Amino acid sequence: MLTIGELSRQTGVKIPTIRYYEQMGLMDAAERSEGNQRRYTREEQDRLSFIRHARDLGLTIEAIRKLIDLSAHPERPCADADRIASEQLQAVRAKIEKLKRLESELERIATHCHGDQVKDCYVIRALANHELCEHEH
Amino acid sequence: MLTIGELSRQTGVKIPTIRYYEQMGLMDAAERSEGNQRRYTREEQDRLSFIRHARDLGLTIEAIRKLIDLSAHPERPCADADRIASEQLQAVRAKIEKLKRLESELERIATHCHGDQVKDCYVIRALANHELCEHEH
DNA sequence: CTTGTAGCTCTAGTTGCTAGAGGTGTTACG
DNA sequence: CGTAACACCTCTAGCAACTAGAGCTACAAG
Repeated sequence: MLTIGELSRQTGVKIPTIRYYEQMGLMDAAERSEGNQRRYTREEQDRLSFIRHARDLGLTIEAIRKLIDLSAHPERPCADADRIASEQLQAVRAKIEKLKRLESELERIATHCHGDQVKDCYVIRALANHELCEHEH
Repeated sequence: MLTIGELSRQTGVKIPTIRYYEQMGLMDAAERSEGNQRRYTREEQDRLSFIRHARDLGLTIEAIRKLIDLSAHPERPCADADRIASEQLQAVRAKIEKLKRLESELERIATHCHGDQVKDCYVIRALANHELCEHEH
């Protein structure tokens, strides 16, 4: 059995975050010691690693909850799990696209300032005047 | 003079968000009508467009506040404005890099599921088992 | 003059944590 | 066996950047 601190070190999830996941129902309420401290099993460590990995991939707590429900019913079709992963992939791709557009605009803004006073500053002017932008956002 | 609703339509910033920006000190407290309703000038519309543009680019409220302070002092050197834009550019690039790594992992996860029950599902297994990952995150 | 839309303030909720206060449990050393 | 150091407990509040709702008032058109 692991203490919460050991579990934290094993998984890289901070202690208050573990308690928060318990509160949110992602982790089952842990067994307790005589003195009311949480004690964790290997399975619970695996569950937490799963959660951590999914969070790193940007899945919401809600999505993770669904995946956990799914994995508790191994006989069900896995189309739902597939869908969650695909939706996440779409979301990530959309974010990348959006950020790339921002990148090119910021690049333009940040490298074009040749005045040395704010009144001539391209950064300020570009932010004030949307028309200097090359595309919509 | 514009009402808050007109200002909202002109700039694409929602009404409660405009009031929130006022509260946060990004917008000066607006002039009021007899009946205590906010009335805005052209300059205030420009200011709000500036804020909106900067927010779209991912700048924090804090960063925007600094830029507004800068633009109120046109005689100052614009190195600070440059720095804010460059920092934002760095942050955006870092995010893109991270998201690309996630994209390739999700791609792998979302396209590899050939079982049709959860017990064989690659999505679930990949999330449970970090070793299936190609790189660290 | 009335009706409908738009505005007002204030409070609380969202997501995914993180920090702090104030108290208790556990363990290692002497 | 006592005590010091550290880990753990619960609870509340805070973060960013809004968003939603309640309960009220203002304004413009017909």
